[in-house]
Amino acid sequence: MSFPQTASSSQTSGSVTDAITGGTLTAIIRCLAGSSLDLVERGKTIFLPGDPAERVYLLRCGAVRLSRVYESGEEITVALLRENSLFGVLSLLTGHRSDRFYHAVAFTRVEMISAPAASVRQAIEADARVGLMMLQGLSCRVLQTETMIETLTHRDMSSRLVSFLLVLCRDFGVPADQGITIDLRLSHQAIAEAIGSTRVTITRLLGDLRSEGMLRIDRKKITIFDPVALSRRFS
Amino acid sequence: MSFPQTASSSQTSGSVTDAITGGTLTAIIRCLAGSSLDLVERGKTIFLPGDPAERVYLLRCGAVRLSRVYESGEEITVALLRENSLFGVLSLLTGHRSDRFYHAVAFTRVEMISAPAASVRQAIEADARVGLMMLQGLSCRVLQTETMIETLTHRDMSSRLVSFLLVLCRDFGVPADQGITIDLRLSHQAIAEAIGSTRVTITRLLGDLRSEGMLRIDRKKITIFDPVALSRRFS
DNA sequence: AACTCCTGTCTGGCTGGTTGCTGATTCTTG
DNA sequence: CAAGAATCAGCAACCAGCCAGACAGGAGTT
Repeated sequence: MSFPQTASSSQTSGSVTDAITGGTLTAIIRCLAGSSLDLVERGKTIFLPGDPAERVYLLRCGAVRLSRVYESGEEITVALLRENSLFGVLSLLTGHRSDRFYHAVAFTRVEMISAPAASVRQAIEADARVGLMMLQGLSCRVLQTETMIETLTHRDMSSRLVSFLLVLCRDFGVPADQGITIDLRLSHQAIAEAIGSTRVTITRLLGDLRSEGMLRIDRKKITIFDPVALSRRFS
Repeated sequence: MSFPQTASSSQTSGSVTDAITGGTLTAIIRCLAGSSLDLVERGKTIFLPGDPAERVYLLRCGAVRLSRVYESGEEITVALLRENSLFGVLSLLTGHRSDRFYHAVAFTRVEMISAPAASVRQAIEADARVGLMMLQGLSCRVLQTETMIETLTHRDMSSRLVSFLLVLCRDFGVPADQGITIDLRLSHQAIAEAIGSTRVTITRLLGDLRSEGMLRIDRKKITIFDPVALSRRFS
């Protein structure tokens, strides 16, 4: 099975880089003109589609959901960002004014720092190591996003859900008494919006996984008993 | 319909940045120690999963397919890179040796330049503007990848295919006598591998679109008559 | 205690995956 | 350049998986 490799390799590279860049970048960004440290409550909006894109964010604590809302009322999740993720980098794109086109919402209680794109650009020009660190941060984002694409190209929903759960384990997993707990309060609806399915289907599939003894759900937090065993459940 | 906005906004930001960074970056990377200009024939492998990740690539001409191969023999496409895309950036991740886990294949005849990650890192430290440009290049990658995630979360295959065709128009479209031609020779199988479907289904759906007069296919090149009209075909 | 949001379950209906086969196109190689 | 090989496109029949819609009971909130 090839998935575990992905999961573990991304995990190590991710955490190594996180450890190095996360802390240092925080310190650097905090010193920039116009920077701020923000606390956002679960469910509150960070930016809306159409807002001018002028700040760059670094997520310090918690999770942020980037989503896209359609007129139909449907909403899909484009990314679930974990700690040490850079976002809002669109604003770094050269010169011309641009607008956000995603909806960014605090998925948990969030602690983040932000600074105007112009300050960040100056900081990079002043000290190249800043650029290097941001480059590494962004590389992680690319990897993370591409893993999600892998997840979404699985044809049957069962594989897709399993793959997604493993991604969540990688990004939000904390060791539990037995297995790994995904440290997010996930509704079935939220999962459905992330993997392009429906609430009902997720309910059924999670039910199946539970009765197979693969996981436990306690107050919206999912615990995977054995990620490796779960990864074998690919069809 | 909201897709056209995405397409157009990404398109403008993409092309503006491409124009600025593409040319300059080429010149810079060409000067680095150990850099090279490579021509790769259609279908040839650029790197394999498991290869050591030590070079960074900038695609100058053509298209590169990043994919993942499973034991089952199944292969899925993670990204179709267009001109001016940076790839192989994984190798920039700090210090520790890492291996590729994607398969990179020239999807068309490809012209690209590459340089050792170490040289690139030095170049960034020497001149911060290099870092800034790469950052912008990578931001585009993130946007591009996230658009693909949007595509993949459409539930019905018809919308998914249409959305994918519009992405291809954005990235590989060239004006034609009537409409826009996607400048890639795409087999139905290749499309299926990119959007998580099957060859048979793609054949059927493309047939439908053709008989609706939305597109024309001539020797594996697809011409979309009216992208805006096509985008209205979302369910 | 009233309310909202979430989970669980059912039925019917249809989309899209699967398999198998045929003819067309494109590529390779003598 | 032509013959053979390989890949590709199109079609049909079958059936499973998933969506839609609806409703009832539970958990968490104020």
